Amino acid sequence: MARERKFTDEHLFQETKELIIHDGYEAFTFSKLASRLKVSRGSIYKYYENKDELISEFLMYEMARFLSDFGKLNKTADFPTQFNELIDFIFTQSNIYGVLEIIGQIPAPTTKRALNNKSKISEYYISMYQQFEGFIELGRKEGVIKEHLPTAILLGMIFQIIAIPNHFNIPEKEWIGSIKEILSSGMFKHD
Amino acid sequence: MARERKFTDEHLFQETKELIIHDGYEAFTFSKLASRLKVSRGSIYKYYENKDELISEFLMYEMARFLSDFGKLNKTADFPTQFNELIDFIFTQSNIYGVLEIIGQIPAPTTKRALNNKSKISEYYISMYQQFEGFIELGRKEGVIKEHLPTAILLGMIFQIIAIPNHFNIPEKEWIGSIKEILSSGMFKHD
DNA sequence: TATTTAAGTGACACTAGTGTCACTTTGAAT
DNA sequence: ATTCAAAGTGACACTAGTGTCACTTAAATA
Repeated sequence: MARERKFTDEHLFQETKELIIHDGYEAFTFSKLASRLKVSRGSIYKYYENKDELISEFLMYEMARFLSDFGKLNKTADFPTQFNELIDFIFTQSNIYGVLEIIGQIPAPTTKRALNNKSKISEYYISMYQQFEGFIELGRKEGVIKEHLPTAILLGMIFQIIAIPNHFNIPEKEWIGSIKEILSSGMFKHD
Repeated sequence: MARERKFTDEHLFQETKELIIHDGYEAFTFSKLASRLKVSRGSIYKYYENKDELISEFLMYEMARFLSDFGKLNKTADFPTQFNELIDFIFTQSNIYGVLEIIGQIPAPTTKRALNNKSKISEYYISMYQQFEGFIELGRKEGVIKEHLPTAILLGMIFQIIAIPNHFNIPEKEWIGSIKEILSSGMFKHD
C-alpha cells in the first residue's frame, strides 16, 4: 500500500531501552532516538505523540515480553529446582530492574493512549507480583521455606536481587552461584 | 568583609542530593537548584563553573561524610556484633547507594577543580572498599564466615544490599531483621 | 505505467536550559 | 559615615529540545 518502514517497533524499543538504561528517563529525547534509528525526528512523531506515550508503549512491550518468558519456565518441578531456574532466569533479564524503576517515573499521562498503557502496565506489574507470590507459596507448601519469614520479604529480596549490579566484575557463574547459596541457606530450612 | 551568604554549602548539597536522587544526574539543572535555594541562577555560578564541578564537589562531600560516620562504628567488638551494627548503619545511609550510582555518570571533567574532585572521589571509593574488606577479613579470622565464599562476593552483597529499595513498604525493623537473618545464615558457618 | 497512500523530511515557532557579565546590594572594617 | 569587596541579580546571546505541518518519496495495486 505505502512505502517501507525504515525501522521496526522492535528496533525502536531496543534503542529506547539502551538510551533509558544508560541515561535515565529524563534524559531520553526524540533527537537521540531518531539519530540512533537513522531517521528524522519528525518520523517518530508519526507513531508517538510524545515521550510519555512512547515510553509507556515501550514499558508495556518489555513487561509483556518478560511475563511471556517467565511463563515458559518449568512449573511442575519441585521448589528447589524451580528456585534454581528462577534465579538463572532473573540473571538473563538483568535489565528488567532498570525497566521497573522507570515505571515509577512516568508522569501524569498526557494522551488517552498513554493513560491506557499506564493501566495496562499496572496490570502486568500485579500479574508479575502474583506469579512470584505463587512461587513462594509453593516453597511453603513443600516445607522448604522458613515459616517465620513473611512472603513479602522473601518476594522483595528475590524480586529485587536483580537490582544488585556486579560492580566488582565477578565472573557470572560464581556471582550467581554465591547469590543462590546465600539466598537458599538464608531462606530455606536446614536440618 | 562582604555581605551575608543567602545559602550555606550544606544547604546547597542537601538540595542537590534531593534533586539528583529524585530525577537523576542528567535532569539536574541550575535553575531547579536555584529555585529551591531561593536565589538567582547566576549566584550559583559564583561558586561553581558548571554542573560537573558542582556535582563532583557534592559527591566528595557526601563520601567524606559517609566515611567519617563509618569510622565512628565500634571496631573492637567481635565480628557478629560488628556485622549487626554495620547493617544497621548501612540502613541509616540508605541513599548512599544513589550517590555511588552517580559516580559512574560523571562525564569527562571540564575544569581543573572537577578533575581534582574526581580523583579525590576515587580515593574515597577505594578507602571505602578497603574498610569493608578489612571487615570481611575480621570475620574470616574469627572463623565465622564460610571459607569458600570469595571476599569480593561477600563484599559485593553487603556493599550493595543498600541498593535494594523496600518497594513493598515492609516495616523497617522487620525488613532489616530479615536481611540480617538471610545474610548471616547465608554467609556464616553454622554448627 | 499511473495512482494511491503511508512513510519520511526539514523548516518553523516555541520552550527551557547554559554561561556571562555589567550592575546593584549589603555588611564589615576603617 | 565612607569605603569596598564579596554576594547576588537579571538581561543577553546561545544551544538544544519540542511538536507541527506542508511537502516529498517510494512501494503496492489497479
